[in-house]
Amino acid sequence: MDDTPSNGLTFDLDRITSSVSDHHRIPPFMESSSHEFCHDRQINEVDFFNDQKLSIGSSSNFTRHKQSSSVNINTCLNLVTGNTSSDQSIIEDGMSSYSEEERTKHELATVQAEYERTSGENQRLKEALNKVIIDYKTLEMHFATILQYKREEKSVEDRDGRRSTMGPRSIMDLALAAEPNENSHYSSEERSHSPINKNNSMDDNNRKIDQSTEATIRKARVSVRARSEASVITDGCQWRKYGQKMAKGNPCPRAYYRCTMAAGCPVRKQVQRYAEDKTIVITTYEGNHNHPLPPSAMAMASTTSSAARMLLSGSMPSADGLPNSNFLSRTLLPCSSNMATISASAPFPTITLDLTQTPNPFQSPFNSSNPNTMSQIFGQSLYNQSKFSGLQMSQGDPQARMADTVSALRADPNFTAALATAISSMISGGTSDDFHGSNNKASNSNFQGN
DNA sequence: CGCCTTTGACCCGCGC
DNA sequence: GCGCGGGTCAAAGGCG
Repeated sequence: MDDTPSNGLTFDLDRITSSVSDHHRIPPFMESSSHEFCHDRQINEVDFFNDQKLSIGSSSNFTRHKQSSSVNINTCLNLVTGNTSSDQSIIEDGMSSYSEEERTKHELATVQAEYERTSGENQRLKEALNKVIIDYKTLEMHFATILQYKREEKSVEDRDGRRSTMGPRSIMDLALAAEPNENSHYSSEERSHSPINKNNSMDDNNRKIDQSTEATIRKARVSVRARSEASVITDGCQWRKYGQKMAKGNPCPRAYYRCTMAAGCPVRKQVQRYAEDKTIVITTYEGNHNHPLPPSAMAMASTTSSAARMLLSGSMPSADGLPNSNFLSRTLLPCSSNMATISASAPFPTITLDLTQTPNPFQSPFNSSNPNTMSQIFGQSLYNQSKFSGLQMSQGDPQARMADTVSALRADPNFTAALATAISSMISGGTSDDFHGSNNKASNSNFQGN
């Protein structure tokens, strides 16, 4: 934060003082630096009235004394004021010049006081505005979370009522359906014609709206692009590879992973190298974890979860049923829209976080060495994000900063949403080497929200 | 032995 | 209806 007010209420001291000097012909030593003059004004006044008390023993005092003296004895200032001839009653002698200068000083003091008062008020208004913005975004996040919880509860109730008639695959489908962006095996049309939905056909308009929107947002995905020499990005979760396919238009195969941290966890991810730059790994996450996550996985999980929630909540207000990318850009990606993209096109709404672009100009302590884990990377992201959002972080110890970032992640869902912004504002090549030395078999870890 | 990866087969949606 | 492509399954084999 600089001292210059920036929200409309600005005060150009240079212009003010130069204007004053133009009209009152302030001596050159006063014009040389208007700010210096303002800052030294009090001292000069004190020197002026305590002239006799000054000691000439020190050169600095002596210099000041000389300056004060020059102010005192300069009777040839020839000050030109706005006074007209009607003001000729004022005696045009040294005292008159002195009065004019004193008046100028007084005006400057008044202006300075006004400037300081306005700056303070401006600062208070900025703080109030920031608080309102933060509160607004927090409420936005809470609203999206509540909507998701309501859908989850509804899905769980449906599942509990029908489990006895389901085969294993159906159970998996329902587990996927526990999340609003899930259910990968049946199209919305099939679901609408299934016995389940026939038995539960609603005459409730809200329900219909909910179903129509669900159809478009069911498969929300979060895609992360990062540079890495390794085939996958470690994120703290355990994954099991269950398939691999050659994708069209890409010589590199696409690998399919399933979360194995808990039975029935619906989270899946796809890993594929970017065709045009094979140093870039594209990891796409789908679904939310239905089990506790280790701390090392929390950062990525919270991030992608928040991104997905924002993606889903961004879908809600859209009249055409498509995700409202403008809403998302405003809320989730306020300062890095060029690095995070949202695709509202079929088949699934996808938010892409690009970690491969220009390194962040901010150099936090985390940058002193290459981050080796996703937690570090995201801790760095959070640290950088905190600079954007003005959040308070611990100073000094990087470990303390990391603790702060983790605490913030856990405590504030809005903060995790904002993390998506930070992700895209930093990291270049930071994800490589993440797996070197780690379990080369089952530790393919990425992140996903729960 | 348990868990993993590999890989061909299969299912499904979509476009023509 | 057919072919294509994406996604998943499951048997086979490897590894600790």
